[in-house]
Amino acid sequence: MDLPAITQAFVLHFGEMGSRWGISRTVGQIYALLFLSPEPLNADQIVEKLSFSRSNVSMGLKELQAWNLVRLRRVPGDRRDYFTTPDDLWTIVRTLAEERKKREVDPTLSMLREILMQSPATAKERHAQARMQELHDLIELLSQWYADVQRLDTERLVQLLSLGAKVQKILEMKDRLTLLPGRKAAGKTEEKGTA
Amino acid sequence: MDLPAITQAFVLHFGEMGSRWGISRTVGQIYALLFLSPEPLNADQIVEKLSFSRSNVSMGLKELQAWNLVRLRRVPGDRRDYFTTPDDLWTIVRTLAEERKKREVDPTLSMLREILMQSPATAKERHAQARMQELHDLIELLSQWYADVQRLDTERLVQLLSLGAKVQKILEMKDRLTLLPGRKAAGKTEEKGTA
DNA sequence: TATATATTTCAAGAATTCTCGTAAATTCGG
DNA sequence: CCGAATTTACGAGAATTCTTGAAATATATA
Repeated sequence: MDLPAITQAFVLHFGEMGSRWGISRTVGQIYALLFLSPEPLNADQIVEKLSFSRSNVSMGLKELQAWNLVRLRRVPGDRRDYFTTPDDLWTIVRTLAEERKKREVDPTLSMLREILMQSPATAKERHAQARMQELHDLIELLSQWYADVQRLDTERLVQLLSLGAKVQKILEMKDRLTLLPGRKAAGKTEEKGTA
Repeated sequence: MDLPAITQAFVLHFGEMGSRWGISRTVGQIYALLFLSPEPLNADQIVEKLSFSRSNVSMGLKELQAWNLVRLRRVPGDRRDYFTTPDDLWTIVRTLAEERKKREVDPTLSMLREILMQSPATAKERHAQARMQELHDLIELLSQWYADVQRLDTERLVQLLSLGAKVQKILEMKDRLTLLPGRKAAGKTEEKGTA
């Protein structure tokens, strides 16, 4: 591997973190390299820079495509595939969130729905079932919130994130406003969600 | 394994999902079992219900403790350790978020800080460095938001989540309010530091 | 302190995942 | 269609992670 110092440090780190992120070292390093590269890279360039086998790189790129984390680019007059990551980091964050949700929570939500649907509800299973219902409702609340946020355009999203807990203040302000007599908006926020 | 039908389905699912969640099958199943159990269980009870080796269960419980996902309970007159998960699911969610952040993003944030600190900034490395700066800033924004939210009490948190994208409407309302002349409430929420 | 009980450590065998090299398949320009 | 360039599939060996049984350690109680 022959890379500029800071690039190399970054690439190696992504390789090491790979296992914690559910990807292999190869995939982690390939992604890091593409993320930093100013221009798209083809498989052979990646092989040369990272010293992985050609087939390993091929597999890695395939996995990154399955994650929607890289974009395929064709260069006119060149038959090779070139790969990049999106320039906009928010696109990356959204993709990452989407894919992780798909892999890590959706299957569990389905499982819970299925079990709760059948719901035999033996005396013995009463408690387990109630617990699953709670979990189901919580995941659904989070999923719904996630879907809403995913729909926001980036500008609003950043605005929201920057506010952080100060949103609380605004909610209080809103509560106060809705309590004012003569305001028709009143009462809307009172229904507590499941918890 | 001799468990009620729906309990078994749940436990097996958690075992399977384990690999996607970064834990082993054993750990996943132990957690699922504890989550559903109405009362605390000791290691031997877990061994009996899941048919894992005693030492495997011991390791699994140790890992769950490292994740802060289980609580140790001592029963008077009994020398064995009993384990439970918190009754309140929000506690679980908060712990999960905290631990995953600690393992999956904090190391990367540190790495980025360190690299950007030294900042050699060769012409060659200019682009890579800029990219890392972008990533660093984004992670920091998300972390700050996360810290703020983590600090909210559960009631407010649920309120916020339930609102979902409707927060956007409130932000717009706030924008309009702050633009009104002669309102002193206008700038008030801006100066409030992190709660 | 002795003893019985409970937990943890550790090395080894299983199982899974990773990585490579080769071979097969695909694609695209002629 | 042909042939060169490129990508993908596949089997084997390497590396990592999981799981176990046995031995070692710790702990409460008499």
